[in-house]
Amino acid sequence: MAGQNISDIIEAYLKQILAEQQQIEINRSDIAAQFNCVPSQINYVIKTRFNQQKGYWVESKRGGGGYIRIEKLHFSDVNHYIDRLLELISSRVTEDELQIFLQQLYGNDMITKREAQMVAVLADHQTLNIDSRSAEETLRANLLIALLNSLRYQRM
Amino acid sequence: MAGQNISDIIEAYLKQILAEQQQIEINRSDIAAQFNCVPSQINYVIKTRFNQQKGYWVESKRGGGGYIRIEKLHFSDVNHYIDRLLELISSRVTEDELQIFLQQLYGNDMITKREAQMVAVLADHQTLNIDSRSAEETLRANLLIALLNSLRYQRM
DNA sequence: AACATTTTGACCTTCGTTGACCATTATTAT
DNA sequence: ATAATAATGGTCAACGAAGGTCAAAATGTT
Repeated sequence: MAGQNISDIIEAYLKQILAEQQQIEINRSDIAAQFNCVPSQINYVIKTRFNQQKGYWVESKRGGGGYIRIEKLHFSDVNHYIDRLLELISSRVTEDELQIFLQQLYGNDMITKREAQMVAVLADHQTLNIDSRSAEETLRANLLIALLNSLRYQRM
Repeated sequence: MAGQNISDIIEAYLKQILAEQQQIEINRSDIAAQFNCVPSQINYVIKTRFNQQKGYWVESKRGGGGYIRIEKLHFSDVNHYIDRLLELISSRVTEDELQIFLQQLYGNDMITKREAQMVAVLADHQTLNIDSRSAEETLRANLLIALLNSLRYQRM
């Protein structure tokens, strides 16, 4: 967090507010003007410092009265567990394998039974409807990985 | 719900009334005057915020004593509601369209916010990771349809 | 020098606002 | 009755106001 370049300064500024506020709504051009940079720099800062992987959720709206809203997500305490599960996922996942993972997650209170059934339906053979078995299983793996990563963070 | 622009304010005003009344009949020019905007802006608000996809039914009459009536649809029968949503799904669904459906489902207590976010992640561009845009949107439509059908047998 | 990060700006997409013009219904005058 | 007129709401296209994208240029790091 070396406050040398503008991006770092803007990042620090936003994080300072988020330390107290937990959600912030900004006007892109205003911030850009305030820090004497072009508007698209704000997008750069958000993309590199406030992405989902870093624990932030960003929404925006264009047009008159537009805004960019940054929300701080809270790191869930089950990340080690998620990491371990991710290591177990191969590049292809069958329906049976998915079932086992989902039961695992449900058994450990990481998802509800309803959520487990929901994902099972979304990722089943009929729903995906892909001719190539290999492609289907690869996609199912993607879905499972996405699910696990989404569980890393939770809104408060 | 950032109440910056007039459209948002008018939307909030109408929804506040609809929260208690379930049906509201307005005079276009009166509302326009009340919020200091041109009459056609009311049409814009209705078209973008009170359309059928968002669960509203709108009727109007021109001429002397004309009106615009906005009715909030309530769904006593879940299956009927799901059928109606299914009819609105085209064979291809974009991320934005999915977002609208999920908000709709969440707004009507059909799914939790967490489930909505979960599905959004599972069905996003990056997760599906399909080269053909058309195939991606078709698959997203399948996922949405599967979700809706799964809700038939799963109540919160 | 080679590579990575940051900064800029041209161009794009989406959303909101406005006003001119159109369509329908009710009321009034003939 | 019929025709004119007033009173509504509807449509649409243009414009302005945001934010988004992307690649080139500049700067920093190793």
